[in-house]
Amino acid sequence: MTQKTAFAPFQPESRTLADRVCEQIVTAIVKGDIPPGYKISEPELARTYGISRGPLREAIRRLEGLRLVERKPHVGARVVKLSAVELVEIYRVREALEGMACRLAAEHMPQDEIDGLRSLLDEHERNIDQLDGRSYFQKEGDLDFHFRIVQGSKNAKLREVLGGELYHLVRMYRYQFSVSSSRPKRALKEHRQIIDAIESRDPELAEMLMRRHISAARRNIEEKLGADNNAQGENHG
Amino acid sequence: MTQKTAFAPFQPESRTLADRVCEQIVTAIVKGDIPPGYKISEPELARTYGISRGPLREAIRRLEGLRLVERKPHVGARVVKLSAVELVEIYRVREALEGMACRLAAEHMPQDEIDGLRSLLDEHERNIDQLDGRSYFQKEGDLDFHFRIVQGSKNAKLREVLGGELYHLVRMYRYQFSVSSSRPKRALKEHRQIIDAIESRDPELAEMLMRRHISAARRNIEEKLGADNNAQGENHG
DNA sequence: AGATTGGAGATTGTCGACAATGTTGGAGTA
DNA sequence: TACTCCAACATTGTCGACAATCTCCAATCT
Repeated sequence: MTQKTAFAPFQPESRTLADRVCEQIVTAIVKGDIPPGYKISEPELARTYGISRGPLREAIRRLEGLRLVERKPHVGARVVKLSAVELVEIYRVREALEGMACRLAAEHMPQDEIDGLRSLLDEHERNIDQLDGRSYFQKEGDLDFHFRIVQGSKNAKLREVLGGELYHLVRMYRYQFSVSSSRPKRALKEHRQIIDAIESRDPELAEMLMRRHISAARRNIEEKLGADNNAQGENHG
Repeated sequence: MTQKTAFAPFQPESRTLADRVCEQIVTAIVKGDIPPGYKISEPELARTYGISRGPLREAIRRLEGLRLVERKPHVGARVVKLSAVELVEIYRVREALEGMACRLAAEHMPQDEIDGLRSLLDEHERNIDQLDGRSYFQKEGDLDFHFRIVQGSKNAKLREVLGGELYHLVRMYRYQFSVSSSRPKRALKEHRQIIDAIESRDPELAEMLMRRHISAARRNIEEKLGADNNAQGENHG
């Protein structure tokens, strides 16, 4: 049994109300229970979760930091609206960051973590064969692989930045746009190449392969959603 | 007259108390008025800034998102303690992110912004010649250059991540460790090479030069502070 | 009829007080 | 003397109420 997700942004037992409710709201937003663009009413949410407005406001402040809501003074907070260009932007950031993570993982990742990653890929392969793929990759499986490499880089800042704000957004897009790797077998093959490069302790190659992998996913999305690069100056309002 | 800093994480007129105080505290922490490791007492800070604990707590929540304080439930928040390994980690993240930013800037940066950047560099050169350099670079000048390139990338996510949490920490380190580029003339030359590559619309070269530039700065820091890569598992407690 | 301005309602921002948890110091015992 | 336990204190977490601001609708004027 693998842990539910390799990256746990919150402590197992969130002691304070604000933290616990924040986690609940994050899940609600990511899964779409609170739809994008939704105007967050503090009294309403407070009633929903059975807490006062004080902790709720702190939770909202944290959501703002996670880039899941946008807040305007004296007006209120809205759930971020997903846009194709923003998704593409995120993939560019991931390409840079995870490329570096992969390079560092090739230098620092312990052998036992590499072994664990290999067995994770075996499990992925079984899932693909069994239930026609897709489902596992579409949800948390793929991100699990990526985040384990980030952990293998042994760079806390990388882990913070990627786990802190980017991955929640990526998960949100996956749930709601149903953007999948579209060819799980191909993705799995690339994953194996990447872990090979890491095990060979070849930082250059590892970084290049990861960047290609993410770049391919980005182009796939651009193609599907038609997010041209010239559609830059969009603002969600 | 150039604007004080090219990157303005806060609105010119922060409407709400929590935002305004947050900005003040950020400055205080960055400049060292509130020292690293300092235990933040909510009543004390509330009295200092003349506000209630409610908005102050929200400000602290935001500081937590900016990675300037670390919070433990039912214990309190402490200002982050600076460590050499963390600084090196940040430079690795910058290398990845700003390398990508530079690549994208070579594709998207408008000519007028390039011109503005050139005149900024001219101004830097004058400052170096006049007052023996250092001072301007040590403070905001260098970051100004870097952040303008990030803006030139026309990628909002890059701007968010770099401006949101990394640059505050970089500024903090500069103020308190007095880590400067140590050779302003050399740095200026590299800056000119970078802007040349951008104007030539050569993404590959632009990214490579920026990565080298930041990587050199990182090695310079490693050398100075003796932060070996083997000192990985440090925790600030 | 359309635009503008004023006010009523609702929402967000702020405050002070109470409850729950952590910490610290001292007294007592092995 | 050193360790343990307990109690008082201080700090953080939570709540409800009040004030400031924005939004929306309607009445009025052009």
